Amino acid sequence: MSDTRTQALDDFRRRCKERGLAFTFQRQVIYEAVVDSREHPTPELIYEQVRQRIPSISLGTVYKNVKTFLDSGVLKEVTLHHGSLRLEANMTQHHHVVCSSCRAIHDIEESAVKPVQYSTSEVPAGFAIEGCRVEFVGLCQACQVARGIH
Amino acid sequence: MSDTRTQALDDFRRRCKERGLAFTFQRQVIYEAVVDSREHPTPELIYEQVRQRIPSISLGTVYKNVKTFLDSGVLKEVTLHHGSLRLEANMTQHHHVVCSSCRAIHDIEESAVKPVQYSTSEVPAGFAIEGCRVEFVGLCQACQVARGIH
DNA sequence: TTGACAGATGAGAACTATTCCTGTTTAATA
DNA sequence: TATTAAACAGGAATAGTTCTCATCTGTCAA
Repeated sequence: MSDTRTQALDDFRRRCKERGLAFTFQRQVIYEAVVDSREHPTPELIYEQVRQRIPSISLGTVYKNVKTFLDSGVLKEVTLHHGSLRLEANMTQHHHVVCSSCRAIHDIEESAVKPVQYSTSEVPAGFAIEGCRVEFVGLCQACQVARGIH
Repeated sequence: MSDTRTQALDDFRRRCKERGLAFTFQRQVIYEAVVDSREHPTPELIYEQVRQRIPSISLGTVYKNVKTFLDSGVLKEVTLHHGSLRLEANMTQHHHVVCSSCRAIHDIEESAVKPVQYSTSEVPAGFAIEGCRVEFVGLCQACQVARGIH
């Protein structure tokens, strides 16, 4: 086992402790499955991976621990929009403001955002970029009020 | 009925014709429900709206037409990531490259993207922006090959 | 106009992703 | 090592979405 892997694991163990989560073998293996995958896996994919090491694991356990990890900030969702399909009729290029609490989405005209500048050094070889979407994430006023921020 | 509404409808009728889609009352009402909503509605929400005008409509018809509209470019999805939960263990701030065909996701380090500059004029009043995610959308090499582009 | 037919609709079954429930097992801690 | 709260496996339940099929309707050529 590499040093970085050992370190990542210690890190994980420590973080479990910090957040009052029991450190179980299942959790360790689930966490490693996500870290080791470069593919931003789905729970189903994690389940497939983890089953190779723990054949008796249940899909429910994977879901439950993924949720626990998300709640406690050990893992992150790639997007706030997973779940149900959301549509728009505005076919012109534009951007979005998204409330991380209620998931409300508001349009921002393209002209309000300066063209994004980036270096292509990290873009995978051969990838043809066609566009760029900017998403501003935060809390809408109603959700701030609901949380007693204002 | 306002001029802009009449115009939007004509526009929609014309677009149906262009794409070889039959112009039905159900389609018109579904389309209007999306245009009229400022909320990037889900199919379920559209269904609720449409039922007020066409009580006999079925949810399946809403889903089918939404799909038809997406396929023919009359409507758009807010995100490429709806469907299944996707996870990441990289908790540092970073951005993503997404293939619009196979939905593969690749990380881009934050340092590779210059801070996004924007005017706050279109941000809803009271919205507290906490962060900004940039998503580069395009076709990965494999999907280009599969489509005979290279 | 009208008639033929491809395509659209409604109803409900089927499927996929996710959550919930229950009895059993295990990790934490004293 | 005994206690106990939390985690686990299995399976039932729910939500979101797609599929199937019988019926109906818009389109287009005559």
